[in-house]
Order: sequence, then structure tokens, then C-alpha cells
Amino acid sequence: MALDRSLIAGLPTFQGLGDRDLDAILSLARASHVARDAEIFAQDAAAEQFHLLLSGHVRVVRTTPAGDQVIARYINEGEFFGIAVAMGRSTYPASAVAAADCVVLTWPNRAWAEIQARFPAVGAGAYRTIGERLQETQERVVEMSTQQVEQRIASAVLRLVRQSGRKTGEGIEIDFPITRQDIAEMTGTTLHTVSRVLSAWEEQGIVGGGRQKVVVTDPHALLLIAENRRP
Amino acid sequence: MALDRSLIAGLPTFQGLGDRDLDAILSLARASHVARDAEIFAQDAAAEQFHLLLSGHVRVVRTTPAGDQVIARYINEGEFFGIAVAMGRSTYPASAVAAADCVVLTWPNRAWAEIQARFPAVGAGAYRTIGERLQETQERVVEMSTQQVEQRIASAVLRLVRQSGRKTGEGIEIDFPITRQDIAEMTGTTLHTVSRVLSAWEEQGIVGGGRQKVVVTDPHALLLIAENRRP
DNA sequence: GCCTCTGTTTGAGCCAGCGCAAACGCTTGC
DNA sequence: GCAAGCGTTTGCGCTGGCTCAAACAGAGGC
Repeated sequence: MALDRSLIAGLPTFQGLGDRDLDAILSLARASHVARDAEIFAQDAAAEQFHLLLSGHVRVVRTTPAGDQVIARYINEGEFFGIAVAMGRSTYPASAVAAADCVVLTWPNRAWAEIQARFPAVGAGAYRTIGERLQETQERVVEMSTQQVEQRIASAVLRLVRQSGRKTGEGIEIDFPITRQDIAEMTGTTLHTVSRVLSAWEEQGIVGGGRQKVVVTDPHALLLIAENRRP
Repeated sequence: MALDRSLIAGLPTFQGLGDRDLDAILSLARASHVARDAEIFAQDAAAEQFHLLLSGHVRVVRTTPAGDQVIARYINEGEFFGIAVAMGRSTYPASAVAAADCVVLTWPNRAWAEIQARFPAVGAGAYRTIGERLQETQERVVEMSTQQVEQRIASAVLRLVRQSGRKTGEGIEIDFPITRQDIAEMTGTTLHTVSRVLSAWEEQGIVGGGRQKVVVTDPHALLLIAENRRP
């Protein structure tokens, strides 16, 4: 059953490609639905496929031998993920879990060489993505080295807002269910501390929230906190 | 003045290339000597060149607006660095400083497209390098999120030993001058804490040292500390 | 050989944030 | 409508590692 090229035609990744090209790329792929909380691939498993997220949100998680979990990042619509093949890796360095119901395109690894050869712009885009993730991860190391917990939480929430924010009546809402525990795993702290910080912010009218929900009502105030310039 | 192909013939990066290929790659490059502590490129400067370290060691440092420094990584002989061009970036995300006297090959950015087109294996190797750095950086995030300072210092020293260790009579020595402050900037702590930890290890016969010098005499003990399984 | 500079060591006090504990309340399933 | 479960909130006490401070010791310059 063929996939319609409209699935990917609008994505920046495939900008400039003709209908025939899009069809060629899609002909190698398989689309699937992934229910929330289902695992797309597992850490340390053999990496035989790579993916692109069409809709929904995916959480990329590393688990330590001791059982601690750290959220490496969230994948947004239109992004490649699990591209171990592009980095010359044979296993996935982390697990990928659907943070919300998702639609995912999946290619076998052998398709990578072909796509890269025939559509260099797509390959270059993927490498740019990897480069951006490296920058972002290094940014996180810097934050964890130099900032206090409250600033780190502010930075993490701002990142989420920028990458996955959705405007609503009360402010900008994170577009998928996210727990205090998740935020703790993004910032290297505990859910207790995250809860305390968010509660304090709520009293100051900076954020709203609720169960598995975060709404930022005053992004500017958050920015000031992240930069440690609170008035 | 032409560069001799023996400069790079032995490097894994250029494995499998013929003499003519090596000459072609070198014909685009410029070799230079960099004295210890000299800056090779500056954070946020326009990225117009990329580099390969022939000998010596390079420290890659990020500086925050507040003036805190964080060491992103050390570059070893034979590695590319400053390859912003490969990640589609127009500025350098960090500064590069010679940690010891260095010999560096430098190409203008436009050489990248040519090298990548004519020698795909070299391009793939560079992308593998970026992928490895992403993994390593994420590993660091995990460490900073889940481990105590002593474990992180142990992990950092072990990484240095693996990447830049040199066997001597008393043990494995880090191959370039490195201060307690440097180790603090790698692990997100203070030079005081690093000094205390190293002094304690010295008493236990795990490491030796001195001014700008670290010698590991019992790597296995360090490994146990890093994994929090100290007897 | 002396002086200065830079890196290292060590002490003392303090506090941000963690661990532990318990209660609370929204959601979901029956 | 009720029960169970999961996510969240809040309190309390403790401590790892930071800050501040000062002394110390090689290395290099003159």
C-alpha cells in the first residue's frame, strides 16, 4: 500500500524535492501508528532502522546501569530520530518512547545510503540536525555545570516552549503530557524539587499547570530566571 | 610549499586513499604550528575554516555570558575539529586553545564540499566523529544528572586516560599539562573539590601527580569509583 | 639566588537541594 | 458511585559540596 507524498511534502527536510523524488523516498518507507507510552526502539538494541516523526511527540531516554533515567530530548514533528546509521553506530544509544500518540515513518538502514546518494540535501539536513543536537546537548552540559536548579528548570521549560509550545487562551502550553518527574529527568534533579519550583512560579503567575500539563503565562519572566537576572 | 603526504597517510581518517588522493586533499590545506595556550579559533567567530590536529592537544572551551568556562572536550592527534561547516553552522560554538604545542592542518570551508564529494569515506568518518561526540556529550549529561562529584571526576580522568594516556614507569600519565581547574571545568565542580578528591586518591595510591600533571597508578580502582562500586 | 607568579592544598562554615515521609486529589476502571 | 492508582504537593532534617580564606610550593624570570 503506497504512502501519499503529501505526508512529507511540507517538511523542511524534503524541501526542493519533486513529486517523483518524494515518491522514491516514500517507496522505501513504512508508516505506522504508535500508541502513547509504547516503545519505538530500545537502548542497546541493534539499530536496523531509522525513523521520522510525522505527528505526535517522542521522548528519547537513556537508562543507566543503576536504573536512573535521563531524558536526552524530545523529538518534534518532522524530525528524524534513531538515525544511528548516519553516525556509523550499530546500536541505539537510547530508547525512544511515544510521549503522545504518534505517526512514524520507518526506513530500513540500507535506505540511508540510497537517500544520501540520490538526495544529498536530505543527508546534509540530517547531519545539520545531528550537529544541532550536539550543540544543544553541550549547552545542557554548560547549564548543569554552572547553573542552579531553578535556572536549569527555567531553561528546560523554555526549550520545551520553543520546540513544542502551543498558544492557548491562558498562555503557551507544552503540546504533550509531561510530568514533574519528566522535567526532573531533563534537568538532573528530583520531582520534589521541580514541584516546589513550579508551585512557587505558579504563585507568581509565571506558569499554570495541572496533572501532566504545563502552561507558561509569562515567558519573559522565565527568561529572566534562566539568565539569573530576576528583578 | 607543498605538504608531504606522509603527514596524514597514517591517520584512520584517510585510510584507503591513494597517494594522489592524499596529495589532492593536502593541496587545499595549510599547516601551522600553534604555541601552547594560543587560541586557534574563538567562540562565536565566523567559522570559515576547519582543522585537523596533527600533533599536540587542543582544548575546546565554552564560555557563558557570566564568564564561567566549561571544557567541552579535548581533541587528540588525528582528529578533525572546528568542523562547523559539516554541521551547517556559520559560527564556532566554542573556542579552541592549544593545551600543548600543536601542529594543525587547516582547510577553508569550501574544501569541505570538495572533499566530501570526491572522498565520501572521509566525509562519513567526520560524521561518525560528530556522532561519537554527541554520544559522549550525552553520556556526560547522564553522569552530571545521576552521579556524585567523586564519580564524575573518576569518569573524567578515565576518559582522559583512555583518550590521551601515555604509559610511564609509575602508571598512565595524561599526555598534556592539565590543572585541577581544568578538571573542575570538565566535571562541573570547583578546583578545591577536585584537589581534595585527588589528594584523597593519592593517599590511597590510586593516582599520583604534581603541578599540571596527573598519573593514574590504579585504573581499576578508579573504574570502581566511577561505577560507585568501591569496595 | 631571590622574587614573583601561578597552581595546589587545606580549613571552616554554610546552604541549596536531596532523601524520606505522608497526605492529597484528579482520573480511570469497574 | 466507589475504589484504586498515579501524579502532585508539602514538611522536615540532613549533608555534599560550595564559598570564603589563607597558607603553601614549584617554576620561571631577572
